[in-house]
Amino acid sequence: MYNFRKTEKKWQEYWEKNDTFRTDIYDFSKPKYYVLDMFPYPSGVGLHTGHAEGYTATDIIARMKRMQGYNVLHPMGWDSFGLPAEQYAISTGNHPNGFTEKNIETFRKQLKSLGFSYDWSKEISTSDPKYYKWTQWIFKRLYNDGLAKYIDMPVNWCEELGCVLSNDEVINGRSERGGYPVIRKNMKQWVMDIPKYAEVLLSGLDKLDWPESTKEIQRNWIGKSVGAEITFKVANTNKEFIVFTTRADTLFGATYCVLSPEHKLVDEITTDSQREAVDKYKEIASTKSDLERTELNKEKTGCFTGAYAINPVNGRKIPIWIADYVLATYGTGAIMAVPAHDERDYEFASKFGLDIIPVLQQETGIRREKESFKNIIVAVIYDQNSDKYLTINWKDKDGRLFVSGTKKENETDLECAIREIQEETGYTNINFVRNTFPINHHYFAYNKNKAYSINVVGLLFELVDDTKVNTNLDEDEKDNFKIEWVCKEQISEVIDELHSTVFCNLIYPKAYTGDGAHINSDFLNGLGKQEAIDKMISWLEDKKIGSKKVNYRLREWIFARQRYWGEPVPVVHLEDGTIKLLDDKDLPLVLPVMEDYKSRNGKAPLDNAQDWKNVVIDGVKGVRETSTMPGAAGSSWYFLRYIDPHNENAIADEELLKHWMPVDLYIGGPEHAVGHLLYSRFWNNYLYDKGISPVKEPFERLVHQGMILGENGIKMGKRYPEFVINPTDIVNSHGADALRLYEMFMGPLEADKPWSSSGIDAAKKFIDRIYRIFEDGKVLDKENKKLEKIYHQTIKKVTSDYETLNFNTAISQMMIFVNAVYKEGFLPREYAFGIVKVLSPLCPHLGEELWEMLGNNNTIAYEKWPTFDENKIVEEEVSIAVQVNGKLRDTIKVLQDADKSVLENEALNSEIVKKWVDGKEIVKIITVPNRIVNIVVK
RNA sequence: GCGGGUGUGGCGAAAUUGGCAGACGCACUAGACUUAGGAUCUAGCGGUUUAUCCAUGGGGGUUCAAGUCCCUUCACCCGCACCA
Repeated sequence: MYNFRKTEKKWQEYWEKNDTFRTDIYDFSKPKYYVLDMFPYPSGVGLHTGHAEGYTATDIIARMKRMQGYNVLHPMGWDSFGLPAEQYAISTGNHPNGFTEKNIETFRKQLKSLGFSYDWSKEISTSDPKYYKWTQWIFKRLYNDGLAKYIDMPVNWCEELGCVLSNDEVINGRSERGGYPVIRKNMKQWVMDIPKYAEVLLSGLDKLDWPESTKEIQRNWIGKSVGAEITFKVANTNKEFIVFTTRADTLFGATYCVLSPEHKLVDEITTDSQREAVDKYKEIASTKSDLERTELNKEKTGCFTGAYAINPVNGRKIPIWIADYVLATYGTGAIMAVPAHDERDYEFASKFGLDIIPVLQQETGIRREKESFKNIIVAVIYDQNSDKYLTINWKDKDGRLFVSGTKKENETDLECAIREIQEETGYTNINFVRNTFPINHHYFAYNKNKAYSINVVGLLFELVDDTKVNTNLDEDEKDNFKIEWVCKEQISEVIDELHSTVFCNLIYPKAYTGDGAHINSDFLNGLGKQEAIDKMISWLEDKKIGSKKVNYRLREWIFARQRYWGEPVPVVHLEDGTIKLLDDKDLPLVLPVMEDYKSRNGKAPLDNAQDWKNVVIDGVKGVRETSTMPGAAGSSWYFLRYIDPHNENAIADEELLKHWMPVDLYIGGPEHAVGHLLYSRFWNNYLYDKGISPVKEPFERLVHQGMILGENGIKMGKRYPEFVINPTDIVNSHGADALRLYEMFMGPLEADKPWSSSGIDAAKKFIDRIYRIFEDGKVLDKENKKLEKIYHQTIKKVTSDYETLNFNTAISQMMIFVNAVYKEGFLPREYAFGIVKVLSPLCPHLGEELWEMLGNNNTIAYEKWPTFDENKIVEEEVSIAVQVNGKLRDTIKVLQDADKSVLENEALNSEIVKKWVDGKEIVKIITVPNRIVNIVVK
């Protein structure tokens, strides 16, 4: 009987005593492999099942790579600074100092109990002064290079946390941690100018072996958009402002401009008569929290400034409004509004009665050569009483159309529509409601054998009453022609693409954002969207009133928290208003120990550390920066420090960095897609530019482990505490190897999977089942040809499945092998060696134990990975599926690589197949060697 | 609304990339060994009217052949969300 408690303890002690997993980082003789976990923040609740999953995956790879002859770096450490650690300390009434140390001990113990092969001599902790000395050191470089800046800016302020948050820490207007409301507030802040690296961070993604979804999230977060900046003059003044637009081609359709309420120009241009209204609007906008802004974004609001701008392309005077749908923080904080072709502008213009001028025509139908031109109207009449629309049912066309007709010379759309309605239906008492933008429709009239390009406007009328005059139809037309009022659902019977498009545009009026040919646009008329954009931008550049411009959604990274538990910023604000960086020799600037470390009224706790914060430098009085760095600071470069964690003269030795970077495999949760993973790329790219990091991208291959859900299929957590699984409990009840095995067997690593208590039982049983083979003396010095093929298959599949992280299928292959051993009754010693080796990364304690039982007295950790013989895998005889008309009817056994003709003969000789083919004509036979024969009969 | 993903037995899942759907495991059923079985071993196990036919969320298509490719539709999950 396998005693997992005794065995696991025995080998953990052995590894510890023998320093089995210490990596000699200076040994360059072997190829390197750097496999990294996202380090945990030591929260106090201890390790959870999700940690165990990701850490097991990397551990398997680390152990396999060692056996394959790599020099493996597999370190672990602690993300011990930051909000989560501090919040947890506060909520449990502990001081982060000491408390953190205690939690780390718990984590370390737990990780060791799972048998992970970390090199603990490389352990680091972001809250250790010896570590954050270098975080501060990097900060100084960033400051000197203008990337760390101290500026006045609107920030995400969370009253409850008493703290500024970065954009990725705010979810739907609430704090990521705790879910407290977040408002906008202007504050002097430390920020990182990450937008300077936007392009590098964007283009760097392409080459990475990362999940496509994560790359896409980063691309969206960076949010590159290519457009133009255009200068608008304010009428009757010498003032001007710049707008950003991606649709420079629609400039002729710009009928008003909008400034964000916070725009500098607002106060200067507002007229006296509008002053009061504008001030009031600004007031309301500024007190709105982000939450209110997003929750109340249903209806657009705004206010006219009284001032006008000049549209530079046509000199038209257009009103300037302010509205909070224009964000101060994106682009230039000002837009030109083109309501005809932008949905937001359309909504705004409709609400406030502003002009809407179409400058781009929707096209329907297929363009042909030699088209004739016509102007057409399509008129839809709505009867409110019956809630129905007027259609004409054409017998010869077999379907419904609306009233339509060709415009006469000098006739307006409206006149034409009224005339046509009267002529075709007789109705006279109708009210005009609205019309569509013009549509360009192409069609071919088969009766006339002629192609048309028609300019169509749709008009909607409401029926007042059914007063009628005589229609003006020919006799034969009358027979063919039936007026029918139909409800909305029946409109689908309208047969013509054009008529249904017109109807849709009339009933659901909205901006047209698609492509088409420009109209009302002077030198752009006739051009498509992209051509027109290019032409307009060069026109603007010629006239020096605009230029091509790329904008990014990525904002500055707010790099300060009004909290205690973080890296102090190595900066002194001198009395004379200047900022002084500490000397390198004065680093680390150590966080003072404070009894009362809680923040109050938005004041940083360090504000109260009088002795610490007040300093005199070269005779000038000064105050230290009292906000601390955000949690993501220390984690943005830790992967570099692991390589040389005790170096006191540098982040890490240059040669070592060159040898060990980049990280070959990085595993962690998908929740860090835009936070940690983007900031790390930013800092590492920066350090690359400084010649410190040898590579631009720190993480070559990234994989996210999925979430382990409760047995109820719901995320483990406070809501259902009865479904929370604690890995330590499982280690005690089933053993670390069983936990590792089960978590890897549950399903694909990246998928979310529910826990199953019978599943973990099964994992333990499988371990016992393997052990029994060895315990019962079933390992014999004897050949067994029947196991040969399956053995080699197993080595091959497990090796490649480990490599691709498909642990679940690797395990099922090992189960198949074990089942075969039971069937055979014994296991040849030669195969036992191999199978124990491939098992050992997954279940390392069992692996060591069995290795010892096989008569070895050294660790299995560095034994040579077993090889397989491809020749022994190929089957001599393969079973081939025989299908008749694509349906499986029989399988036949033939020699591997048998000829097509052999296959076909065998297939046709099958009694079962004969029955299906009998009496029918064989049309053809498709044969794929080693796979399938398909007989097609008629 | 936009972007990404998922959907296969009672359950967790496989499927060499277009070639025998359901490997492996759980649960379940039967048998063996047992004083006993929540241990172990052996066998069975998608449904069905069982020499048949139906089955990979639904509908349609391409193909000799579709879980896999194309079109369409539904459901759930995860991002982003007035980004001009």
